[in-house]
Amino acid sequence: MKMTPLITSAVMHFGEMGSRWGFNRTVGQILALIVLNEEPISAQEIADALNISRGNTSMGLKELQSWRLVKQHLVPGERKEFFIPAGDIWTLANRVFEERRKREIDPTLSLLRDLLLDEPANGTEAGAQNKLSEIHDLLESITAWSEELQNLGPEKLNTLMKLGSGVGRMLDLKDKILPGKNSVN
Amino acid sequence: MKMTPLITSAVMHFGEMGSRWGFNRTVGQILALIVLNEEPISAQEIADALNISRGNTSMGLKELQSWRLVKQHLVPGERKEFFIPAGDIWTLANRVFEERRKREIDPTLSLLRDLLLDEPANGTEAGAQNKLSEIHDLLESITAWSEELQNLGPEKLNTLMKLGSGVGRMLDLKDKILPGKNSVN
DNA sequence: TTGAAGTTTCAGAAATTACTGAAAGTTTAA
DNA sequence: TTAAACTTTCAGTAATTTCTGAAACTTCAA
Repeated sequence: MKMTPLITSAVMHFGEMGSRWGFNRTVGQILALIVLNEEPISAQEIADALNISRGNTSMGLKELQSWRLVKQHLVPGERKEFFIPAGDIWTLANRVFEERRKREIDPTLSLLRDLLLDEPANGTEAGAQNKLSEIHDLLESITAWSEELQNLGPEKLNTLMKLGSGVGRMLDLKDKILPGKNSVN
Repeated sequence: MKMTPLITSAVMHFGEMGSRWGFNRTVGQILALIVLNEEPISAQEIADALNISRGNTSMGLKELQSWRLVKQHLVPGERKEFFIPAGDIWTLANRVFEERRKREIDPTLSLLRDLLLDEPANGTEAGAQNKLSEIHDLLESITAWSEELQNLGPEKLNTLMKLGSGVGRMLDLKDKILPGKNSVN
Protein backbone atom coordinates (compact mmCIF):
# COMPACT_ATOMS: atom_id res chain seq x y z
CA MET A 1 0.00 0.00 0.00
CA LYS A 2 1.50 3.26 -1.20
CA MET A 3 -0.19 6.35 0.25
CA THR A 4 1.13 9.09 -2.00
CA PRO A 5 0.80 12.66 -0.71
CA LEU A 6 -2.36 13.18 -2.72
CA ILE A 7 -4.03 10.09 -1.33
CA THR A 8 -2.84 10.94 2.15
CA SER A 9 -4.46 14.39 2.05
CA ALA A 10 -7.71 12.98 0.79
CA VAL A 11 -7.75 10.18 3.36
CA MET A 12 -6.97 12.55 6.22
CA HIS A 13 -9.70 14.92 5.12
CA PHE A 14 -12.28 12.17 4.88
CA GLY A 15 -11.23 11.22 8.38
CA GLU A 16 -11.83 14.73 9.66
CA MET A 17 -15.21 14.88 7.96
CA GLY A 18 -16.17 11.40 9.06
CA SER A 19 -17.86 12.48 12.25
CA ARG A 20 -19.96 15.05 10.42
CA TRP A 21 -21.09 12.38 7.99
CA GLY A 22 -22.27 10.02 10.66
CA PHE A 23 -19.28 7.84 11.38
CA ASN A 24 -15.97 8.40 13.11
CA ARG A 25 -12.50 9.41 12.03
CA THR A 26 -11.02 6.02 11.30
CA VAL A 27 -14.14 4.80 9.57
CA GLY A 28 -13.92 7.81 7.26
CA GLN A 29 -10.27 7.15 6.58
CA ILE A 30 -10.83 3.49 5.85
CA LEU A 31 -13.61 4.34 3.45
CA ALA A 32 -11.46 6.84 1.58
CA LEU A 33 -8.62 4.39 1.35
CA ILE A 34 -10.80 1.65 -0.06
CA VAL A 35 -12.46 3.95 -2.55
CA LEU A 36 -9.26 5.55 -3.77
CA ASN A 37 -7.32 2.35 -4.05
CA GLU A 38 -7.57 0.70 -7.41
CA GLU A 39 -6.92 -2.77 -6.07
CA PRO A 40 -8.73 -4.62 -3.32
CA ILE A 41 -6.98 -4.05 -0.01
CA SER A 42 -6.68 -6.26 3.05
CA ALA A 43 -7.48 -5.35 6.64
CA GLN A 44 -3.84 -5.60 7.57
CA GLU A 45 -2.79 -3.24 4.79
CA ILE A 46 -5.42 -0.76 5.97
CA ALA A 47 -4.20 -0.95 9.55
CA ASP A 48 -0.62 -0.39 8.41
CA ALA A 49 -1.41 2.45 6.03
CA LEU A 50 -3.46 4.32 8.62
CA ASN A 51 -1.39 3.38 11.64
CA ILE A 52 -4.33 2.09 13.59
CA SER A 53 -4.78 -1.13 15.50
CA ARG A 54 -5.97 -4.25 13.84
CA GLY A 55 -8.96 -4.34 16.18
CA ASN A 56 -10.06 -0.85 15.28
CA THR A 57 -9.73 -1.70 11.62
CA SER A 58 -11.94 -4.71 12.06
CA MET A 59 -14.64 -2.65 13.74
CA GLY A 60 -14.40 0.06 11.14
CA LEU A 61 -14.84 -2.42 8.33
CA LYS A 62 -17.80 -3.94 10.10
CA GLU A 63 -19.39 -0.53 10.36
CA LEU A 64 -18.75 0.26 6.71
CA GLN A 65 -20.34 -3.02 5.78
CA SER A 66 -23.36 -2.20 7.92
CA TRP A 67 -23.66 1.02 5.91
CA ARG A 68 -23.32 -1.10 2.76
CA LEU A 69 -20.46 1.08 1.57
CA VAL A 70 -17.75 -1.56 1.24
CA LYS A 71 -17.89 -5.25 0.61
CA GLN A 72 -15.62 -8.24 0.86
CA HIS A 73 -13.75 -9.42 -2.12
CA LEU A 74 -12.42 -12.94 -2.12
CA VAL A 75 -9.14 -13.31 -3.97
CA PRO A 76 -8.83 -16.91 -5.11
CA GLY A 77 -5.93 -18.64 -3.48
CA GLU A 78 -5.56 -16.00 -0.78
CA ARG A 79 -6.63 -16.82 2.72
CA LYS A 80 -7.22 -13.30 3.93
CA GLU A 81 -10.12 -11.07 3.05
CA PHE A 82 -9.87 -8.08 0.79
CA PHE A 83 -12.18 -5.11 0.63
CA ILE A 84 -13.56 -3.01 -2.19
CA PRO A 85 -16.21 -0.28 -2.49
CA ALA A 86 -19.77 -1.58 -2.64
CA GLY A 87 -20.46 0.29 -5.89
CA ASP A 88 -19.72 3.42 -7.84
CA ILE A 89 -19.67 6.88 -6.30
CA TRP A 90 -23.34 7.45 -7.01
CA THR A 91 -24.32 4.25 -5.29
CA LEU A 92 -22.20 5.07 -2.28
CA ALA A 93 -23.72 8.53 -1.95
CA ASN A 94 -27.17 7.04 -2.14
CA ARG A 95 -26.35 4.55 0.55
CA VAL A 96 -25.10 7.29 2.82
CA PHE A 97 -28.32 9.26 2.32
CA GLU A 98 -30.47 6.25 2.90
CA GLU A 99 -28.61 5.12 5.96
CA ARG A 100 -28.66 8.58 7.45
CA ARG A 101 -32.35 8.89 6.81
CA LYS A 102 -32.84 5.70 8.77
CA ARG A 103 -30.80 7.01 11.66
CA GLU A 104 -31.79 10.66 11.64
CA ILE A 105 -35.42 10.72 10.57
CA ASP A 106 -37.12 7.38 11.08
CA PRO A 107 -36.83 7.25 14.87
CA THR A 108 -38.27 10.74 15.18
CA LEU A 109 -41.10 9.96 12.81
CA SER A 110 -42.01 6.97 14.90
CA LEU A 111 -41.96 8.93 18.14
CA LEU A 112 -44.05 11.69 16.63
CA ARG A 113 -46.65 9.23 15.47
CA ASP A 114 -46.98 7.96 19.01
CA LEU A 115 -47.15 11.38 20.59
CA LEU A 116 -49.83 12.47 18.16
CA LEU A 117 -52.08 9.61 19.24
CA ASP A 118 -52.41 10.93 22.78
CA GLU A 119 -55.24 13.27 23.63
CA PRO A 120 -53.83 16.67 24.52
CA ALA A 121 -54.27 17.23 28.24
CA ASN A 122 -54.70 20.98 27.95
CA GLY A 123 -54.19 24.03 25.78
CA THR A 124 -50.44 23.98 26.03
CA GLU A 125 -50.28 20.39 24.91
CA ALA A 126 -52.69 21.04 22.09
CA GLY A 127 -50.44 23.80 20.80
CA ALA A 128 -47.36 21.62 21.07
CA GLN A 129 -49.15 18.83 19.26
CA ASN A 130 -49.89 21.14 16.38
CA LYS A 131 -46.24 21.90 16.02
CA LEU A 132 -45.32 18.25 16.31
CA SER A 133 -47.83 17.40 13.65
CA GLU A 134 -46.29 19.96 11.30
CA ILE A 135 -42.90 18.42 11.94
CA HIS A 136 -44.32 14.99 11.37
CA ASP A 137 -45.80 15.94 8.02
CA LEU A 138 -42.61 17.57 6.90
CA LEU A 139 -40.52 14.54 7.77
CA GLU A 140 -42.97 12.26 6.02
CA SER A 141 -42.76 14.37 2.89
CA ILE A 142 -39.02 14.27 2.98
CA THR A 143 -39.00 10.53 3.44
CA ALA A 144 -41.47 9.89 0.64
CA TRP A 145 -39.65 12.28 -1.65
CA SER A 146 -36.27 10.74 -1.02
CA GLU A 147 -37.65 7.28 -1.74
CA GLU A 148 -39.15 8.66 -4.90
CA LEU A 149 -35.84 10.09 -6.00
CA GLN A 150 -34.06 6.84 -5.21
CA ASN A 151 -36.13 4.70 -7.47
CA LEU A 152 -35.91 7.25 -10.20
CA GLY A 153 -32.46 5.75 -10.75
CA PRO A 154 -29.14 7.55 -11.23
CA GLU A 155 -29.65 8.62 -14.85
CA LYS A 156 -32.99 10.29 -14.36
CA LEU A 157 -31.86 11.75 -11.09
CA ASN A 158 -28.95 13.25 -12.90
CA THR A 159 -31.20 14.66 -15.58
CA LEU A 160 -33.38 16.18 -12.90
CA MET A 161 -30.45 17.72 -11.08
CA LYS A 162 -28.93 19.12 -14.23
CA LEU A 163 -32.28 20.60 -15.11
CA GLY A 164 -31.60 23.38 -12.65
CA SER A 165 -34.01 26.26 -12.79
CA GLY A 166 -35.93 24.40 -15.45
CA VAL A 167 -37.66 22.64 -12.61
CA GLY A 168 -39.50 25.79 -11.70
CA ARG A 169 -40.72 26.33 -15.22
CA MET A 170 -41.69 22.73 -15.50
CA LEU A 171 -43.80 22.96 -12.40
CA ASP A 172 -45.65 25.91 -13.85
CA LEU A 173 -46.62 23.75 -16.77
CA LYS A 174 -47.28 20.54 -14.97
CA ASP A 175 -51.07 20.78 -14.85
CA LYS A 176 -51.14 20.95 -18.61
CA ILE A 177 -49.10 17.84 -19.07
CA LEU A 178 -50.13 15.79 -16.08
CA PRO A 179 -53.80 16.51 -15.62
CA GLY A 180 -55.88 14.82 -13.00
CA LYS A 181 -54.83 12.73 -10.10
CA ASN A 182 -51.48 14.30 -9.46
CA SER A 183 -52.63 17.86 -9.26
CA VAL A 184 -52.08 19.25 -5.82
CA ASN A 185 -55.10 20.67 -4.04
CA MET B 1 -42.56 26.96 32.15
CA LYS B 2 -44.67 23.84 32.39
CA MET B 3 -43.13 20.78 30.69
CA THR B 4 -46.10 18.49 30.44
CA PRO B 5 -45.35 14.81 29.82
CA LEU B 6 -45.92 15.22 26.10
CA ILE B 7 -43.53 18.12 25.82
CA THR B 8 -41.01 16.34 28.02
CA SER B 9 -40.96 13.29 25.74
CA ALA B 10 -40.53 15.40 22.66
CA VAL B 11 -37.79 17.52 24.22
CA MET B 12 -35.89 14.48 25.46
CA HIS B 13 -36.11 12.84 22.08
CA PHE B 14 -34.85 15.90 20.27
CA GLY B 15 -32.00 15.89 22.74
CA GLU B 16 -31.12 12.30 21.91
CA MET B 17 -31.27 13.01 18.19
CA GLY B 18 -29.37 16.25 18.52
CA SER B 19 -25.97 14.75 17.94
CA ARG B 20 -27.15 12.99 14.79
CA TRP B 21 -28.47 16.28 13.48
CA GLY B 22 -25.21 18.11 13.95
CA PHE B 23 -25.48 19.62 17.39
CA ASN B 24 -25.37 18.23 20.91
CA ARG B 25 -27.92 17.01 23.39
CA THR B 26 -28.69 20.23 25.19
CA VAL B 27 -28.79 22.24 21.99
CA GLY B 28 -31.39 19.83 20.67
CA GLN B 29 -33.42 20.10 23.84
CA ILE B 30 -33.30 23.86 23.87
CA LEU B 31 -34.45 23.99 20.27
CA ALA B 32 -37.38 21.68 20.93
CA LEU B 33 -38.39 23.68 23.96
CA ILE B 34 -38.36 26.95 22.09
CA VAL B 35 -40.25 25.55 19.13
CA LEU B 36 -42.91 23.81 21.19
CA ASN B 37 -43.47 26.67 23.55
CA GLU B 38 -46.16 29.06 22.43
CA GLU B 39 -44.71 32.01 24.27
CA PRO B 40 -41.22 33.44 24.10
CA ILE B 41 -39.07 31.89 26.79
CA SER B 42 -36.11 33.28 28.73
CA ALA B 43 -32.69 31.72 29.13
CA GLN B 44 -33.33 31.23 32.82
CA GLU B 45 -36.59 29.43 32.19
CA ILE B 46 -34.82 27.16 29.72
CA ALA B 47 -32.06 26.35 32.20
CA ASP B 48 -34.65 25.55 34.88
CA ALA B 49 -36.87 23.46 32.63
CA LEU B 50 -33.97 21.36 31.35
CA ASN B 51 -31.97 21.29 34.55
CA ILE B 52 -28.83 22.55 32.94
CA SER B 53 -26.45 25.28 33.98
CA ARG B 54 -27.02 28.84 32.98
CA GLY B 55 -23.65 28.86 31.20
CA ASN B 56 -24.51 25.86 29.09
CA THR B 57 -27.81 27.44 28.20
CA SER B 58 -26.07 30.56 27.02
CA MET B 59 -23.71 28.57 24.79
CA GLY B 60 -26.57 26.52 23.43
CA LEU B 61 -28.55 29.61 22.53
CA LYS B 62 -25.53 31.10 20.86
CA GLU B 63 -25.13 27.99 18.76
CA LEU B 64 -28.80 27.94 17.81
CA GLN B 65 -28.49 31.55 16.74
CA SER B 66 -25.45 30.71 14.64
CA TRP B 67 -27.59 28.10 12.90
CA ARG B 68 -30.26 30.82 12.50
CA LEU B 69 -32.83 28.55 14.13
CA VAL B 70 -33.85 30.78 17.03
CA LYS B 71 -33.83 34.49 17.48
CA GLN B 72 -34.09 36.97 20.27
CA HIS B 73 -37.39 38.52 21.10
CA LEU B 74 -37.41 41.72 23.08
CA VAL B 75 -40.36 42.01 25.41
CA PRO B 76 -41.05 45.69 26.08
CA GLY B 77 -40.51 46.60 29.68
CA GLU B 78 -38.58 43.40 30.44
CA ARG B 79 -34.86 43.55 30.92
CA LYS B 80 -34.06 39.97 30.11
CA GLU B 81 -33.98 38.42 26.68
CA PHE B 82 -36.55 36.01 25.39
CA PHE B 83 -36.19 33.53 22.59
CA ILE B 84 -38.46 32.34 19.83
CA PRO B 85 -38.04 30.14 16.75
CA ALA B 86 -36.52 31.96 13.77
CA GLY B 87 -39.41 30.98 11.50
CA ASP B 88 -41.94 28.30 10.74
CA ILE B 89 -41.08 24.62 10.61
CA TRP B 90 -40.29 24.78 6.91
CA THR B 91 -37.87 27.60 7.39
CA LEU B 92 -36.16 25.82 10.24
CA ALA B 93 -35.75 22.64 8.22
CA ASN B 94 -34.29 24.64 5.38
CA ARG B 95 -31.83 26.29 7.68
CA VAL B 96 -30.71 22.96 9.04
CA PHE B 97 -30.14 21.65 5.53
CA GLU B 98 -28.27 24.73 4.49
CA GLU B 99 -26.11 24.85 7.55
CA ARG B 100 -25.29 21.20 7.31
CA ARG B 101 -24.38 21.57 3.66
CA LYS B 102 -21.95 24.27 4.68
CA ARG B 103 -20.37 22.06 7.29
CA GLU B 104 -20.53 18.70 5.57
CA ILE B 105 -20.01 19.42 1.89
CA ASP B 106 -18.36 22.77 1.31
CA PRO B 107 -15.05 21.99 3.03
CA THR B 108 -14.69 18.79 1.06
CA LEU B 109 -15.54 20.50 -2.19
CA SER B 110 -12.85 23.04 -1.56
CA LEU B 111 -10.23 20.43 -0.73
CA LEU B 112 -11.13 18.42 -3.80
CA ARG B 113 -10.76 21.45 -6.03
CA ASP B 114 -7.25 21.91 -4.69
CA LEU B 115 -6.26 18.29 -5.03
CA LEU B 116 -7.47 18.18 -8.60
CA LEU B 117 -5.17 21.03 -9.58
CA ASP B 118 -2.05 19.01 -8.83
CA GLU B 119 -0.48 16.99 -11.57
CA PRO B 120 -0.75 13.29 -10.72
CA ALA B 121 2.71 11.98 -9.86
CA ASN B 122 2.07 8.50 -11.19
CA GLY B 123 -0.52 5.98 -12.24
CA THR B 124 -1.84 5.40 -8.75
CA GLU B 125 -2.39 9.10 -8.23
CA ALA B 126 -4.04 9.46 -11.61
CA GLY B 127 -6.52 6.75 -10.68
CA ALA B 128 -7.22 8.34 -7.34
CA GLN B 129 -7.70 11.71 -9.00
CA ASN B 130 -10.33 10.22 -11.27
CA LYS B 131 -12.26 9.02 -8.30
CA LEU B 132 -11.86 12.35 -6.54
CA SER B 133 -13.09 14.13 -9.60
CA GLU B 134 -16.21 11.97 -9.67
CA ILE B 135 -16.82 12.81 -6.05
CA HIS B 136 -16.25 16.47 -6.77
CA ASP B 137 -18.79 16.50 -9.57
CA LEU B 138 -21.34 14.71 -7.48
CA LEU B 139 -20.97 17.13 -4.60
CA GLU B 140 -21.21 20.08 -6.95
CA SER B 141 -24.41 18.73 -8.42
CA ILE B 142 -25.87 18.24 -4.99
CA THR B 143 -24.92 21.74 -3.95
CA ALA B 144 -26.32 23.35 -7.09
CA TRP B 145 -29.47 21.28 -6.85
CA SER B 146 -30.08 22.13 -3.22
CA GLU B 147 -29.66 25.83 -3.95
CA GLU B 148 -32.08 25.44 -6.82
CA LEU B 149 -34.64 23.84 -4.58
CA GLN B 150 -34.19 26.49 -1.96
CA ASN B 151 -35.05 29.38 -4.17
CA LEU B 152 -37.96 27.51 -5.57
CA GLY B 153 -39.68 28.58 -2.34
CA PRO B 154 -41.71 26.46 0.05
CA GLU B 155 -44.92 26.32 -1.99
CA LYS B 156 -43.36 25.06 -5.19
CA LEU B 157 -41.09 22.77 -3.27
CA ASN B 158 -44.13 21.31 -1.65
CA THR B 159 -45.81 20.88 -5.01
CA LEU B 160 -42.73 19.12 -6.29
CA MET B 161 -42.52 16.81 -3.31
CA LYS B 162 -46.19 15.94 -3.43
CA LEU B 163 -45.83 15.20 -7.11
CA GLY B 164 -44.33 11.86 -6.19
CA SER B 165 -43.88 9.46 -9.03
CA GLY B 166 -45.20 12.11 -11.38
CA VAL B 167 -41.68 13.45 -11.47
CA GLY B 168 -40.56 10.46 -13.46
CA ARG B 169 -43.31 10.90 -16.00
CA MET B 170 -42.64 14.57 -16.20
CA LEU B 171 -39.01 13.98 -17.00
CA ASP B 172 -40.00 11.72 -19.85
CA LEU B 173 -41.93 14.59 -21.32
CA LYS B 174 -39.58 17.39 -20.52
CA ASP B 175 -37.98 17.66 -23.95
CA LYS B 176 -41.37 18.33 -25.44
CA ILE B 177 -42.18 21.16 -23.09
CA LEU B 178 -38.77 22.64 -22.46
CA PRO B 179 -37.03 22.42 -25.76
CA GLY B 180 -33.58 23.81 -26.34
CA LYS B 181 -31.12 25.11 -23.87
CA ASN B 182 -32.09 22.93 -20.94
CA SER B 183 -31.96 19.62 -22.69
CA VAL B 184 -29.27 17.43 -21.24
CA ASN B 185 -26.75 16.05 -23.67
C1' DT C 1 -5.98 -32.75 15.50
C1' DT C 2 -2.55 -29.56 15.26
C1' DG C 3 -0.87 -25.11 14.33
C1' DA C 4 -0.35 -21.27 11.31
C1' DA C 5 -2.77 -17.50 9.36
C1' DG C 6 -6.04 -15.05 9.76
C1' DT C 7 -10.41 -12.44 12.16
C1' DT C 8 -13.30 -10.66 16.03
C1' DT C 9 -14.35 -9.22 20.61
C1' DC C 10 -14.14 -6.49 24.45
C1' DA C 11 -12.17 -4.47 28.92
C1' DG C 12 -9.67 -0.73 29.91
C1' DA C 13 -6.95 3.54 28.39
C1' DA C 14 -6.80 7.64 25.68
C1' DA C 15 -8.90 11.26 23.33
C1' DT C 16 -12.59 14.10 22.56
C1' DT C 17 -16.65 16.59 23.61
C1' DA C 18 -20.00 18.59 26.71
C1' DC C 19 -21.16 20.79 31.09
C1' DT C 20 -20.69 23.39 35.38
C1' DG C 21 -20.21 27.30 38.10
C1' DA C 22 -17.64 31.08 39.53
C1' DA C 23 -15.78 35.29 37.78
C1' DA C 24 -15.89 38.88 34.45
C1' DG C 25 -18.70 41.62 31.52
C1' DT C 26 -22.83 44.46 30.09
C1' DT C 27 -26.83 47.25 30.50
C1' DT C 28 -29.99 50.16 32.59
C1' DA C 29 -32.36 52.74 36.15
C1' DA C 30 -31.85 55.78 39.79
C1' DT D 1 -21.41 56.48 39.49
C1' DT D 2 -23.44 52.87 41.62
C1' DA D 3 -25.65 48.68 41.98
C1' DA D 4 -29.05 45.47 40.59
C1' DA D 5 -30.31 42.39 37.01
C1' DC D 6 -28.97 40.16 33.81
C1' DT D 7 -25.47 37.68 30.17
C1' DT D 8 -21.09 35.58 28.66
C1' DT D 9 -16.73 33.36 29.15
C1' DC D 10 -13.73 29.88 30.28
C1' DA D 11 -10.83 26.77 33.33
C1' DG D 12 -11.58 22.60 35.17
C1' DT D 13 -14.43 18.39 35.58
C1' DA D 14 -17.57 14.97 33.95
C1' DA D 15 -19.45 12.21 30.41
C1' DT D 16 -19.02 10.08 26.17
C1' DT D 17 -16.78 8.20 22.36
C1' DT D 18 -13.00 6.09 20.18
C1' DC D 19 -8.96 3.18 20.11
C1' DT D 20 -5.72 -0.36 21.59
C1' DG D 21 -4.01 -4.82 22.23
C1' DA D 22 -4.32 -9.16 24.25
C1' DA D 23 -7.27 -13.12 24.30
C1' DA D 24 -10.70 -15.80 22.11
C1' DC D 25 -12.34 -17.42 17.99
C1' DT D 26 -12.31 -19.42 13.03
C1' DT D 27 -10.59 -21.70 9.08
C1' DC D 28 -7.85 -24.48 6.58
C1' DA D 29 -3.77 -27.22 5.10
C1' DA D 30 -1.00 -30.89 6.29
